[in-house]
Amino acid sequence: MKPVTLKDLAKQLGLSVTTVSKALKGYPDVSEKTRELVKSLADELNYVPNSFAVGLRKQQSKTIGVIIPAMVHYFFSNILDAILKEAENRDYMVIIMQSNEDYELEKKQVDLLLNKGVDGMLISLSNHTRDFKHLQKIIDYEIPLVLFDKIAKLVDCSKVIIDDRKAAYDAVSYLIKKGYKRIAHFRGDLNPQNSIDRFLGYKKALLDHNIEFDPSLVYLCNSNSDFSEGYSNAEKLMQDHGDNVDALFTVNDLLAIGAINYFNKKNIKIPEQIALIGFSNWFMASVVTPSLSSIEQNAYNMGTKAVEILFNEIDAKLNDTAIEHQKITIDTELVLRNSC
Amino acid sequence: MKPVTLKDLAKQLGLSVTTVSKALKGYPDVSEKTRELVKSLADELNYVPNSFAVGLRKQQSKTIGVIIPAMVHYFFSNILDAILKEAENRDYMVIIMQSNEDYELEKKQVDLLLNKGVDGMLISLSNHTRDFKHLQKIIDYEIPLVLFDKIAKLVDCSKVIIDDRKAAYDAVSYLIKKGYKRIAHFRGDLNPQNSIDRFLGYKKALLDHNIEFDPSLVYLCNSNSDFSEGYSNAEKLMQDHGDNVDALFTVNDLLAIGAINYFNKKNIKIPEQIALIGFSNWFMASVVTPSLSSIEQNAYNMGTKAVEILFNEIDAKLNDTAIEHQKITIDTELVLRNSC
DNA sequence: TTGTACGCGTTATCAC
DNA sequence: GTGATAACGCGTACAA
Repeated sequence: MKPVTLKDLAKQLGLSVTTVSKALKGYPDVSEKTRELVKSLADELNYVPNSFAVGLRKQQSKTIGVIIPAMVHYFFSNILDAILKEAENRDYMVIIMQSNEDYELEKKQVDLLLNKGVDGMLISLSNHTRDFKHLQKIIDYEIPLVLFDKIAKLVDCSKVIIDDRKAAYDAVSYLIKKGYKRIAHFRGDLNPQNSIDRFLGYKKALLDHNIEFDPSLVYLCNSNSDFSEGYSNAEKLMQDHGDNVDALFTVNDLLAIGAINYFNKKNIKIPEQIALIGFSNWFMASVVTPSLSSIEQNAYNMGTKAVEILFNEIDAKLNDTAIEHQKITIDTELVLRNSC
Repeated sequence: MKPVTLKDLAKQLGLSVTTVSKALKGYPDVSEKTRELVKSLADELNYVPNSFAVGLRKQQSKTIGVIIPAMVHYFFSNILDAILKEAENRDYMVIIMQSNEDYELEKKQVDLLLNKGVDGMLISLSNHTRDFKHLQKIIDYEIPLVLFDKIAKLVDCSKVIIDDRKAAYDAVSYLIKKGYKRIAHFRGDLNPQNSIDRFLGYKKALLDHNIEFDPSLVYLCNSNSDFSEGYSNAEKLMQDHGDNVDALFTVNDLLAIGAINYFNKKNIKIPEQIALIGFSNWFMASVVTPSLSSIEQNAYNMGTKAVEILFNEIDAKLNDTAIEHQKITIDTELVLRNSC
């Protein structure tokens, strides 16, 4: 079965393609009667405009592209959820690609999306992206672009982020105020700005409260399996510092949960012997025992905001109106549970 | 900046559009020299064929559509992961939509994808889908379709599923062999086939092992927050049966984890006083305390298989070769941990 | 009020 | 070996 075209309708009604087209679009210069006739037949035959033809003609696709580092990830799937829902509301379709933290792949995907004629792009950069020519290309083609979470400061486009440094600062300050003094940190990979900022927030909180920063309390975590790295680093932490550590702030929840598992196994009491705060507030944090305090990143809000800005820029481009790029910071909050 | 077209290249080289097109496609009937010339300029100017035009011409989009009930879901995000990776390998793009368990939305999304000219579709039906005209429409349009996980038996297309009944049967049989006799079940919504089959597997395992089926041990769970429903039903279960229940099989992991939280709180020992087995083997199951035994659904395999079949059917259609629809059952396995 | 003609960018066919 | 022409389906300026 082939889709019905304007030509089919025209032939059946003994009209020209033009008239049929105009009738369907509600142009004023076509008689009431003809319009009704055309519309009812189109309805009956289930006519829908061919999107290739429309795209070719109008140079727009009613489609946006999204690139994220990984799909199986509570944070990103929540962001996608928001993006899909908002796009749905606007009758837009969404092409999703995962870069897999691979810069070359990310670059290729940008080209594919560009070529596909998407009306806009939402990108969260891979941890290994250090060159931004591919993003510049998007901008050169005048395709609206919004970066979120993992952004590039130097690229001239709208951005939606959280204040990682402040969030970490708040978490660690909270621990300090509760009386903890020897606070360890499981930090993330050295490259991405997020983990740098969270580390800096940790450090600054210590200094601001007159607690000496002890580098030996900081453990670098850059494997791909956070959970087991959390577990093993907790073990190391105990070997290295034993009783001389009373709290732990981790760059993400999985590391904390790995650590919790180790502490539970060794009967190290949480939070009496060691308190924990994670980062991201994955659903999991609320169901482990003891439940894990963490920083809520409001992924859904971030997704909503990012796609909202994108659509604004797409609309602006259609109307040929100028628009300022925005840089939005989504609020985070420290969610307290039983681990501290 | 506008994308470079064949016409641009032709003009710059003083050739016809036709020749340029042929040169780029490596047709034999164009001189070596011309070919090189064209290719190098195309390279230099970053020419890429306009996908609308190609789509219009060839009636194919190098794009597939996927509809799932929900994005924020360990099972589905793993399936998507597999689909995206396989599509990537084949240079296909993926449009993802979530039906949100809403039949009307699902129907609309099918139309959108059809209209978009996707080359194939992968769909996991919403729990409320009972009418399959929208799927028939896909088939009438001769667009390859593969249903996965939540399928419709009567629709004539390829399908990829697990054997829910057998998986549940195995889990409950295992409990019985370990000596448990009073086994409760938190069952899922009444409509979707999956939860029906899991319930039937549970029931059959009991009967086959000469254990009387006690309906009062079955609790219906159909709210949207499995975790808290697991918690509250565990409470009810204890009130109703107290010591006269020794195991619990749940239709999904979150219900079990909710129950675990209740049992932990009340100091009810797992598995001494009550053993548990969940379903789906979400990552979470491995990190809760005690860790939860569960049934691994091999979502990634399911996604890979589904997309593989889809591409086979797409290829077959392109080559105009006939193809048999397949019905594949993905193996499940009982993953044992500390909860039983 | 209706229809003709052209162009969007590509590709297949056929003529030179 | 090269190029003119038509066609994919739609939308619009213009003519009738």
